[in-house]
This record gives sequence, C-alpha cells and structure tokens, in this order.
Amino acid sequence: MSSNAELAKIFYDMAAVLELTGANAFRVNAHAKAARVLKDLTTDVSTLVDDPKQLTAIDGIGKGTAERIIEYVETGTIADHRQLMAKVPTGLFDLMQIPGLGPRTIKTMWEQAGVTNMTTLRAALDAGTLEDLPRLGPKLLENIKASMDFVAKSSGRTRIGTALPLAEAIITQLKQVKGLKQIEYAGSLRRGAETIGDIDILASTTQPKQLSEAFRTMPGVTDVLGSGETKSSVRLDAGIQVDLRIVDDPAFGAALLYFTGSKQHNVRLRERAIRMKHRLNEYGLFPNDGDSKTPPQARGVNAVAAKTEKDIFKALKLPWIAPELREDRGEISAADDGVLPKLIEESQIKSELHAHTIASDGNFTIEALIEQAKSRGFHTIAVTDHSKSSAQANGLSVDRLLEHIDAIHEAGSKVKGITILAGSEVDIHADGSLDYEDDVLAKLDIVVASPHASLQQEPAKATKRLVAAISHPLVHILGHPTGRIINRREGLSPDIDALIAAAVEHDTALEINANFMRLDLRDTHVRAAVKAGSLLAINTDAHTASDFDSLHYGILTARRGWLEANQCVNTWSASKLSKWLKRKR
DNA sequence: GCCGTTTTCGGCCCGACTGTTTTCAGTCG
Repeated sequence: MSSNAELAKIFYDMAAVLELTGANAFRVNAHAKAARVLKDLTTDVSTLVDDPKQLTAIDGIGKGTAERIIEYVETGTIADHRQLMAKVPTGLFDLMQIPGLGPRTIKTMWEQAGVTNMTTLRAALDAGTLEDLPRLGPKLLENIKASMDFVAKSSGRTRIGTALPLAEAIITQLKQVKGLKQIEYAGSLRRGAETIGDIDILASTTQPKQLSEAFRTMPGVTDVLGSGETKSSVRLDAGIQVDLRIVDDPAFGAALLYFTGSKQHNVRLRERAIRMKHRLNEYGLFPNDGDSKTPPQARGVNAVAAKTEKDIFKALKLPWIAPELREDRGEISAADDGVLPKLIEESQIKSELHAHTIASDGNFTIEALIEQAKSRGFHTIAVTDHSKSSAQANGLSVDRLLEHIDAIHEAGSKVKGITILAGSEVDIHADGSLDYEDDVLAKLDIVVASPHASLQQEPAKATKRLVAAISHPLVHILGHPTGRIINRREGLSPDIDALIAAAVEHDTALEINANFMRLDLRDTHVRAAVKAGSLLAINTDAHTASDFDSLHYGILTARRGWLEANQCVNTWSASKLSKWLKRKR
C-alpha cells in the first residue's frame, strides 16, 4: 500500500472513532473528506511535505491535517490516531458496515451492553440483552439480525460489469408496465463508478401501484425489504439490493439529479443554490423565501426548475455536467469557468490495440478476431498474444511468435478495409526487463508491455519496474499498469505521477484496460494522466467476442478521468496511429 | 476540522423513512 492509501485509512479510522465517540459531526466529516482526498490523490504525499503550503492548497486539507501528514511521513505514525484508536474496540468498525446500524446505536450498545464486535453483537441479540436499551425495539433488533445475515452473505460492492446488465434488464422489464412515463438508473451506476453499492432506479408513471407490484414480483427477487408509496426495495438472488423510486413526472430531472449524486456533488450544488438565494432538493430548485421549516414543495411553492437536469443546472448558471464527473473533484468550478472537458465517447473509438487469439489464451482465430473488429467499425486491430513467461496463458516462445507474426501478416493481407497489427503483450519482469529480446520486439508492429507476476512488489520497486518498461524505446503501451483485479487483488501501488511523467517523456501510452474486473488505470489515475498531457489507450484486452462490449466500461472510466478524445490513441485516424507506432521502430 | 460572494469566526445540504415514541432520534442517500 502506498503512503497515500495508508494515510487515507488512518483518516477514515479517525473519522470512525470520532463518530463512535459522538464528536462534532462536522469534525467527523472533515476527517472523512481528508481521507477521501488522500485516497484519490495520485501525487505521493511524501513528496509534498517539504512545503506545507502544497498540502494545504489541496481542497479539504487544512492546517491540522497537513501537520498530521507531515508527522506521519517523518515518524511513520500519528499520535492523535493512536490515541483515538485506543478509545474504541476496533471490532466496532465492522458493525458500521451493517445497513441500518449507525454510530449512535453502536455507541449505545457498546457502552450499555458491552458489544464490541460482530461476535458479541450476535451473542447479545441471541441472549436478548439489547431489548432494554433505549430506542431498540423488537423490529429494529430483527432488522439488525437480517442485515447481519446479508452482510455475511454479500461480497460487498458489486462490479459495474455485473450491476449494469442487471439494471438494464430490470428497466427493460419495467418499461412493459402500463402507465410508465420515464425510467432511468441513477446513483453510482449512472456515474460509471467501478463498483456499485446498490442499484437505484427512478421512474415516473400514471400507475404507481402497478409499477411497484411489477418491481416486487420480478424474477430474481428473494426479499422485499420495503414497499411504500414512492419507494420499494428488494434484494435479488444475485446478492444485490435494488431500490425503485417513483417520482412526479414534472420533477423527474430534480429527482434524477438528486439520486445520481454523488452526495458530495449534491452538497456543492446546494451550497451554490443557497448563495444564489435558492434552495435545491429532490423536488426542484426553489426560491428561498426564508421559511426553512416546511419544504417549499409542501407549501405549494412553484419550482424555478425541476423538469430536467439541464433546466436545473441552467438556473444555477451552469452547463449540464455529465454524471461521470459528479464526484466533487472540481467539476462545478470547471463548469462555472466554462472549462468542462469535452468528454470522449464510445463512438469515437476506432481501434483495438490489445487482443488475444487461440495462439495464447484467447478464443478467437486471427480471422475471427479481424471479423469482430470489422463488425465494430474499427480501422485497426492489434493481435497481442502473451509472451513466453506467461506459461499459464500459453505464452508464445520466440519461435512460435515469429510464426505467429507471419500468420498475422498473411491473414491481414487477405482482408480489406482494416489494418492488422502483429503485436505482443509482453510480460514486464519484476526487475523491469521485458520478456523478449529487443531484436524480437523490433519485429513487432506494436508492443503492449504489462505486469502479470510479482504483483505484491513494494511501491518503490514497482515504480522502477514500470518506469523501465514505459521508457523502453520499443514499447508503445503500458498494459493494465497496476495489475489489480477489483474486489480480489490489490495489484501494484507505483508512484502514478512518476509513471505519467515517464509516459509523457517517452511518448508511451498508458492503458485503461476496459475489462470490468480490471479498469486499470482507474479513474483518478486517468485524471492525473490527462492533466499531465500523457497519451492514453482504451483497450478491451479481448479474449472472446463479448469482451469487445466491455469497451463501455473503459469509456466510463476514461470519462470519470476527464479524458477527451484527442488524448486517446484509439480515437486517432489509421494514418495518425500508424505514424505514432512507427516512431518507435 | 475546514473555509471564505457572511473571509479569521461562525457556519457547515436536505428530505424521507423507520421505529420508536407522545414529539423525535437515528439512518440513509
């Protein structure tokens, strides 16, 4: 783990302890925000401590946080953190993951019933010792039990590649219900986040009862968690919760904006609304008439804007901000200044530069791969099978590679309208050397260098290793730079800024691997690369035909990183791409 | 603890829902 990640965890922990000990909520929030900012930061904080002003210049990091960061970098520990951690049993942190159970209740259970972790909570529930505590009635205790079972069963957040098809299937089904007017998925799914907590679906209809009924009785529903007039929640056998919210059609935009989030983005928008003497909620943007007790919509106040998201942004004197940007990472001030990026779109992708055939571990013949690429409208497809060290993936020996190159060129000569590149996905060894000698690499039209083994290296070694690959004169693209697998494997934690600097210097592209298990580079890395002017490649790493569809997830990640088309080599014309590739030959 | 169109103090988003309660605390997004 990099020091940024370690520090982020420290601040998350401190926020949790403060919350559990009943500290001022804004102080809790400030710690959580500092943690979030540190987690997203691609610059190694240890390089910033010489000048504290560089730290406090970061939004959300003030004097106090800066001092603690410096303390951590200099001593490896933070006194405040140690003192806070001594105040509560760490097992309480696990309890905060139980839906419906918050810090106040946990504090009560800890102080008055000796609950310190999952095990003692389960025992207390079974023994009935919590029943006399204030505000803990039978229903709440029952809900806590059910939530604990759910947490035990579920694997936490769901990868977007699992959640999105589910959401689309549900929407297709609900569209059949009579009276439906509008329906969209919202939340982190609409923002294109790499993992999703639950699926939020928003609908307007003339027949709310029928729609709710259809939702609760869909195939795959295992539990109905609640079903009110406007909100129903279910759990699917896929282990994911889905919420349906039915809203008034004339306020659909306000509701969509609100339920898309992120929470922090919403807070920023509301602060802006207040400054403009307005008031924003999920029913619309209202004039602020000074009555803060009763919500404006309940008093019959007419909304200034509510029908579409665009209307609301416009009334706030902002252009529409794409959902992928709504993470409170500077998008509102960029919108205010008229410098929002013109985000890359899927239709602009014209080439696939990382794909496998049956020569290594893919399902395609060379011909089938070409066919697939043609059908997607690409002008170029690169055949990049694994190199010799990737034995588990049937990596090619030098002899096999040389034969493969001939076969690729021959297949390419037989088709028109598309360029076929003979390439390789070459392993980057732990020491940064590549899996083929330079004279072999020089025979290839394109080289994607990727780490596959030794993925638990220390950050400093990983940085050196990857920088060596990026700087290699025959390498075009650094493939899945960290090697992470979402929800399964952390991967390398190199100094991302160092990789980006090397990529800029050597004109090497950094890959956004679009496979939804990887999404590597991740969104925050992409953002840093975009800022520094590095080239990026969005590749699907296709092994089968359906893998080409995962391009969508790569695009979402790219958009979350504020990427514009011109900085992505896959959007370039065939001739521009070819020229770039040949500069390294 | 952070921050500044209310700028070094005094705010800090907003509403729904649930379950617990006779008026509201806690949680969620």
